[in-house]
Parts: sequence; structure tokens; C-alpha cells
Amino acid sequence: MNALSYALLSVLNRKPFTGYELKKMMELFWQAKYSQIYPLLTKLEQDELLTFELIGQTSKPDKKIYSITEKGVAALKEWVIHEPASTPVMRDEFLVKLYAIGLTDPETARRIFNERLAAKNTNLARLQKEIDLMESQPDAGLTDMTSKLFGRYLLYKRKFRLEKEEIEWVNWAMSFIPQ
Amino acid sequence: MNALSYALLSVLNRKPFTGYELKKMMELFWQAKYSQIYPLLTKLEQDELLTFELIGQTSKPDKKIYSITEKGVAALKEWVIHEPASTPVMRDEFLVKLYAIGLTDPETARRIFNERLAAKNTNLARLQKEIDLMESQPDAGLTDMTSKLFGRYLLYKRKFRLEKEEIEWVNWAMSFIPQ
DNA sequence: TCCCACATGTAAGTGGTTACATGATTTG
DNA sequence: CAAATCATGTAACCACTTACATGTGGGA
Repeated sequence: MNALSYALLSVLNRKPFTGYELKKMMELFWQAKYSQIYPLLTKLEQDELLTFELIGQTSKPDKKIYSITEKGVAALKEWVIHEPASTPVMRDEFLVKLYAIGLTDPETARRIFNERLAAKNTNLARLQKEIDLMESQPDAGLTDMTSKLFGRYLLYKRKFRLEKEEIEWVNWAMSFIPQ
Repeated sequence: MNALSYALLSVLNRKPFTGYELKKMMELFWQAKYSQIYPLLTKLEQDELLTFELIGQTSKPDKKIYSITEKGVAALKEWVIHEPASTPVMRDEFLVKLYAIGLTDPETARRIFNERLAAKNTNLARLQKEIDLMESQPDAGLTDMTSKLFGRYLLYKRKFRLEKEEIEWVNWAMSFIPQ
């Protein structure tokens, strides 16, 4: 089984979702397209790691709400505890451009940095909003490791800190662009 | 042309390298295996974006030192300036495990965090060493955007800051694991 | 003595993206 | 009146990984 399978299982371990919802829920830590998610959910269901309930809808397409099975939880647990995590892969075209930034003029360089800054700021605001929402629930148990929200909360906090740090770096880097 | 092509061109824009060396030089901002790099270099050479000089060696295998052509520089410049950078993709299995960390016991959770910490600390030391080396050259012009080392320097500084921030986050996160 | 660095490649397979197909309801 | 949201899927293609193949010299 591949990492995407475990990403799906780990979200469903919190609570049941449709394939459509799963994509959004995973976005923070694993990105995948529907064309990859839907066939994999079918496969995981055939392997009895998931079950689904078909919900007929009138004004919207019918949907399948997936739940993790006991077998699914066991498989996820086994993977989390015993499989070594492979080294992270990061593919960011901005970094490639940055390496070659000297080819451009200062105006272009500033534009490239500013685009990055805008994207990071948008992202930061989204994260802040989500964190505020989580923290506003007094008894959510966000810092209780047995809570189903614990991992998700840590993940948001991590991403927030990293985005903030990158924004500071961009501002530092831009100070070397003339004018 | 794909992003890997531009990653190769951007390294060769600094100076000529073999395929073997290119892998290492790119590691900071784009990861690829030899099995992907070598055939692509052949293709880029056929497209006249690169040329190579064949160096016969006795005690080691022969090698091809690749250089970027004028056409290659033009293609790279065009891409950097006019192509919008696609949104970054990050695939990090540790984050998947983190999401499901509540499934484990405190001991396992601590182990997973400590492994992450160790990896990040090793990385940080490597980056620090490289940065020290760069900064020890007084007239390298690291903060001069027309210098061929400018992009590389900014990239190292960025990675360093982000690794450091993640280490701080891990330490914060670990404080919620009992005992 | 065994592993690592050097050095380049092919073949097969998996993972991931893009394009296509369908269609009502809600929001700007 | 157009675009986004909800909702699921297939087919074709491209990007990337794993396994295989070859061979010398130097350091632990």
C-alpha cells in the first residue's frame, strides 16, 4: 500500500467522509486529485479496510460516505508504528526560479518575490482562521494526544509557523534587490 | 519541457557539471534520480540547450561535462520570467503519521518525534557548514543579485531558517506527550 | 575486506496529472 | 449570467522510483 492509502485512512480514522471531502481534509499534509482518490477508495473498500454507505440525493449527485473498518485501523496503526517514514519530497518551482534569479532584472525579481509573498500571506490567513476556530472550542482537547483533533492541530500549527518564517525570509531576501 | 529540465539548466547556468554532480547540486531545491537525469540530459543536448565535452578517464568511468548553450540560457530566462510557477507539492510521510499519532502510545509518539528531530538536526548542521563556507569568502558577492552565487545563497538561508523553525515546533509539540 | 565514491545508463513499474463526461443548485 | 460547489468516475499520458548492469580505486 502507498502513502496516499494511509493518508486516506488517517483522515477517516477521525471521522467518516466522502471522497470529495477527503481531498480537502488531506490538503494540509497530502495533495491528491479526485482521479487518484476515487479509484483508490474503491480498492481500499475491496480490501475491507473501508466500508461505505451510499446516500441518495435529489438536488446533488449521490454520494458514498466512507468509514474505516477495524482492519483499516489495524493496518494504519501498524504502518504508523513500524514503517519508517521515507524522506520528504518537495517540489517547488519557485525555488528553481530563485536559483536562476540572477538572469532577470530587479523589477522581475521583485515581481517574483511579491507573488510568493502574496501566496504565502493568503495561506497564512487561511491557517490563522482555522487555528482560531479550533482554539475557540474550549473543551476540544487539542493538546491531549488521545484526542482525535490532536494531530490535525499540531499540523496546522506547524504549517503556520513555517509559512510565517518563509514570509520573513522573503522580506529579508528582497532587501538585496536594488531600488 | 518539465520543471526538472529547468532545474538542470539553472544549475548549469552557474557552471558546467557532469550528470553525477548535477544530482548533488540540485538536491537543495529539486530531487531526482540518475535514471531520470541522464536520459533528460541526452534529450536537452539533442534539443541544443546543452552541449557536453567527453572526458576520458582511466581509473574512473569516462564522463560528460555538460554546459548550457545560448539557446539554453534563453529558454531558461523565458521560463523564469514568463511562466507562472505552479503551486508547490510537498509529500512528507511524517505528516501523515502525525495526523494519526493519537493511535500510538506516548513512547512511540516520542520516538517518532525524536527521529524527526535527529533528521532535522543533521540537516541543519550540513546547511550551517555550507553557509559558513560561503560566508567565509569575503568577495563572493553573495548578496549581489548579479552574482552567480546569489540564488544559491538565498536558497540555503531559506532552508536553514525553515529547518530551525521546524525543530522548534517539534520541541513544542513533544511537550504535549505525557511523561 | 568491505563499503563508498565515481560515472552512466536501460527497463519495468508505480504514482500522479490532465482531459473528458455529467448535471443541478447556490452565490456573486 | 457566469462561476463555484457538490459529487463520482475513466482514459491517456507524463513524472518519478526501483531494479538491474558494469567496473576501478581509495579509505575504514
